[in-house]
Amino acid sequence: MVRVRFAPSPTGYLHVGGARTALFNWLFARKMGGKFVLRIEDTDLERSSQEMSFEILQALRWLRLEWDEGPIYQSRRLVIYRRMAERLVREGKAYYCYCTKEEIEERRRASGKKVWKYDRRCLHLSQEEKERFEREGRPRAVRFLVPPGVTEYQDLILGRVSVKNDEIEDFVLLKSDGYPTYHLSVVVDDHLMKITHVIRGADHIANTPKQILLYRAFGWEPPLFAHLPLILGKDRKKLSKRHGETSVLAFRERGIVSLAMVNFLAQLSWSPGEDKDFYTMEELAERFSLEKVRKSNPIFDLDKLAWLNSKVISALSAGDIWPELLPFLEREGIKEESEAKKDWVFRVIELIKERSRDLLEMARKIKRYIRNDFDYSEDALRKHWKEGAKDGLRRLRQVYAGLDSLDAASAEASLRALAEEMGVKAARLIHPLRVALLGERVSPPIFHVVEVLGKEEVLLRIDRALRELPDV
RNA sequence: GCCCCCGUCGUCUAGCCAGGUUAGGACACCGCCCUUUCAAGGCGGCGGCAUGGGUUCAAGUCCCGUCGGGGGCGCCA
Repeated sequence: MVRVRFAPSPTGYLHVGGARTALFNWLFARKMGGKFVLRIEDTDLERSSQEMSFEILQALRWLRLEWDEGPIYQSRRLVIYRRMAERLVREGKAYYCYCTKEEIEERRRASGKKVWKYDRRCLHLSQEEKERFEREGRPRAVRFLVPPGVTEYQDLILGRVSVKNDEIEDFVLLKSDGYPTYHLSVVVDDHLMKITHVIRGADHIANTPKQILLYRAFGWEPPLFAHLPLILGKDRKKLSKRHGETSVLAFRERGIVSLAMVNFLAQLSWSPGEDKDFYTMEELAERFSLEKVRKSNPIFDLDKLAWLNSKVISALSAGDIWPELLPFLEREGIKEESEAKKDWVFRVIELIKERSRDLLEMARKIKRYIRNDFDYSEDALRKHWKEGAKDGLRRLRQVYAGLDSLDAASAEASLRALAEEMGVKAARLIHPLRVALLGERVSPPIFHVVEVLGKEEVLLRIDRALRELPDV
């Protein structure tokens, strides 16, 4: 049984890199019929916060990456890590280190080297020295005794990775305050939670040999490892705050739909190798495989995300869009009205979705359909409110008022007939009508707009334009 | 500095593992078509195997060097 996990540390919001890691784990679990475990690595009490844990869960829910087990908080498992560290000390695979940060810094400086490995001073302490330190009540950390040799593993994405053990220093397992370091807690938990595949960012490559050594020291079988290429910013540096918004929830705020975000993330470093723009979550899971993950670092490109978003919005039904749209309707102050005439708003959504890049824009457009007190855009007036506009609109109003029913077909036929009668091109009537109905330079095909607004509302809006817009 | 990883259009990528294609698609950009506007759609254009060597009848694909990029080197995770 495949078991994978996503193990964020709640020291910040969920950024796009973390979200992609979570997504790939989720996809792999779904593909393999396995389990996806969520574990919160909050052992750094200084930097972790409850709010951030909550934020991360929110983000995962938005992306629909539901977890099968958890969230498991490491901060509640401290006794386990301590016991495990003690076990290694007892077995001579780890040792107490009484060096203070200052002493280490001092020796590092004295060595004159930029990089300095721990010198194992405390490994060679005499019995008397140890006893003295203990009597003095000096705080002690537990360091792992790195054995000689070479550590190799077969990365599911990168292939064989090999590191000489003498490149690795005796890293700390248990800090002197009794909290575990990442290496200890991650290995203990992954083993206890029976994780079979560790899928994480490439920034962990160098940690892997250390952790494998730990598995061996405990006598445990290590899981398989897969390291995902790091997502880079436009400057080709690891994506961070300096590249603008990288929090996934910030994209939700900007009107990106969840499915677009997922598809965008999924297709960074991975490709199903088909000519298809986007997939449902299920389709992604079906097609996913670690072998198809590329090794090189992709660059985060907002253009592609924006395009994908408009594609997804166009493809989704009004009903699918609705739940994600609600917060934006609320922002525009039209949530209640929209809910009251939901079916009608659905018709509007179907009309405008193909031209909406994001939900922000969509909500703004919907407002013009719901409310007829909009401002006429300067742009629209300049472009379409020209000579004869008012006169044409006046005559069009008469025609429309005389019609029994005003649907797209009759609206178009009667407008074209009127244009012919007046000896002008239909566009001379169409554009002023567009300005009158929505106050914007561009819109969906105007006769569809007429139909969805309905006769009464159309006449109302024409009257308003005749009343308020300047004579030309 | 040391260690590890990577290198196909500006960007995301297919092709590489099992050498033989005019190196394919998508985004962006630029034209044209369609058209009541804007999108969408259709057609076309621009643009790439980092580089040097080797193996081979044949190299984007295999090997080595160089260059370039990234990551790591914490009592952070």
